[in-house]
Amino acid sequence: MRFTQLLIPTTKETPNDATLASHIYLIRGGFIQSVGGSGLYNFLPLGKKVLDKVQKVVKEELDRAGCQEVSLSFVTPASLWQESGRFEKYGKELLRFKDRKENDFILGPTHEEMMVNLVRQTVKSYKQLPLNLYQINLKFRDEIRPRFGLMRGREFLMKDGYSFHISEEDMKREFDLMEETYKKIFTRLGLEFRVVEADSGAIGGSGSKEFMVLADSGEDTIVVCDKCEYGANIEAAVRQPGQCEVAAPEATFAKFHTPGIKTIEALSAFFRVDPYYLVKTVAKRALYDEGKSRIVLFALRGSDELQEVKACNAVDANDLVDVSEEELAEAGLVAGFMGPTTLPEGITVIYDNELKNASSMICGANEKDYHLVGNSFVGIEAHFDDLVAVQEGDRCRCCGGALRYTKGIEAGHIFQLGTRYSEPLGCDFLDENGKSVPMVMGTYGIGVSRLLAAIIEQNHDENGCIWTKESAPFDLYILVSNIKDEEQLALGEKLYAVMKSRGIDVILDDRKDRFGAKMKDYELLGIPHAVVIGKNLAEGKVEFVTRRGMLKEPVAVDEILSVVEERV
RNA sequence: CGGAGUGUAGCGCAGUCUGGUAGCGCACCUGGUUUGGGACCAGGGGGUCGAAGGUUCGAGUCCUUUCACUCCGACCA
Repeated sequence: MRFTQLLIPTTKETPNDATLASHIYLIRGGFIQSVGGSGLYNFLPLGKKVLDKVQKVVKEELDRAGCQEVSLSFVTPASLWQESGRFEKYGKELLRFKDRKENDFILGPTHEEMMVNLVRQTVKSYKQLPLNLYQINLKFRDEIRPRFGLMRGREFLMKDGYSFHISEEDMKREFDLMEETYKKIFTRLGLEFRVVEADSGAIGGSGSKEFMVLADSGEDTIVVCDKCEYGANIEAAVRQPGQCEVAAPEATFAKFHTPGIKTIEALSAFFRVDPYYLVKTVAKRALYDEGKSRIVLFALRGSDELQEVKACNAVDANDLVDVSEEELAEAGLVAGFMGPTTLPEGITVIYDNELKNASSMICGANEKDYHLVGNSFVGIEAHFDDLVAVQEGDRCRCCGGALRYTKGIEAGHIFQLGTRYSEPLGCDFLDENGKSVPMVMGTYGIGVSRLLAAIIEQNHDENGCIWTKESAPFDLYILVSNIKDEEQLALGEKLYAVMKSRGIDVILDDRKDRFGAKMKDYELLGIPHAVVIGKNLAEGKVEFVTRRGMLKEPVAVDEILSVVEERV
């Protein structure tokens, strides 16, 4: 393609709302165009080309793994979602609307219901299983706060796959196959990533893993081990139980006057006791369907922090919100002096696992200005669950190594769904005995448009994009320094024709602009390699440029073709 | 939804306090010069000043209402 014939509206100026490298360069390079802000983007020719290339890698690897591509309707009748119960449950991110006949519809944010519907209508026998169907299609989620360009748009391109099996074991086999397939995809795209344990979130299901592209600008915090392969999203990370070198305080059970001592720090100082031996009691309002809610207390060691996602899962709530002091008072609780024992009527408490069999603990007395010392939780009957947020420096449960935080961009997520959708939606098959059983499912997603952003986040410098081999919009950029110089132009045209005939996807910068302007655009666009035809043509030489590191090597004209073929 | 802010040419902004001809830079068009790191000269095109209502002889500017977007916090591929 010739630059002069392509729509590549590059700009010098940065849009004022863009802060992330990927956002800035995708806009400045004319890859995408914002549509009135608010997380909607048009893909211009170059952006569309990159999108197609990324999509091609995804498709090739999935097809190789035996998956089949389909395309589901984007506008979805609400009835399916009412059947699964998610029409109400999904919340405001689900865009709902009515057609002219006043029927409810949604724009698909994910397609479990649709795919299950497709399969339940067409698959009846164990002989037709297993099956892995996927699509690469638009999704719409009315995000609370879209931002960072393609990183968190409202409309985005996603690959979503769903597998159907006769048994748990077969689903796990497919889950492992998908993990391997995803690794191949991200590796081919040239990404540095990590597979981590994850929370299953709104999709539901048991085992789930996320594919995190490592980048400081990532929105997710992931916990990784220094020594072993362990990695997990902070929402799901586990550790070896905490320990304390200081001996437990010796005290028999008693009520203690602690005027105005409301925080863990103050309490620790007051009793001269390590926070490890204090009980931190966090109150949250748990929200459920149909506007129901209740106040729940979460008890953990004073040295630990509550992980909200874990807490939310522990009480099976849709969401947790903070509780005001007034609401606490109404429920008979006193902020600053709450404790898991001696509770008023109707308040539930969840204990962190690490409080199991703890003794010599100090907690709030649920009475203003009083704490209880010498509490023992040995052998108590209570709801215990994992509630702690893993901190940097905690010990790895697998190998004892030190855990630390890093940032990642969630580019893929795979779930072991089980029968969470197949059962309510009646997606059954007849087994060998003629018995009707629900299919066991897995689901697998990749944020395809987000990948463009992720690639740039990991591959850029201060002048622009550096596309990886499999994602680049072109393989080679031929830059004619001065098109008025007939010799330069002629060579450019000749190389362009030859490269094209050799199957190299090449763009010829045949614009009238000066060298500097063209070079700046080359760097901004981030094509992996360039051939610069300019001044040193007088000595029979051109330059071979490598975008990463901006390495420039003089090459004799008659050798350039072989250099390109070898290195591009 | 809570807090902060912005809407003026395709993009980035000034003008609003103190009402009186709609401006600047980039981009774009024409002609000419220039050609190894975002050139220069001359000429030119492009505006419901977010929307509605009001005050006024006169509103981008003052008043009221409203909409949209951006930034900081809870969601997700």
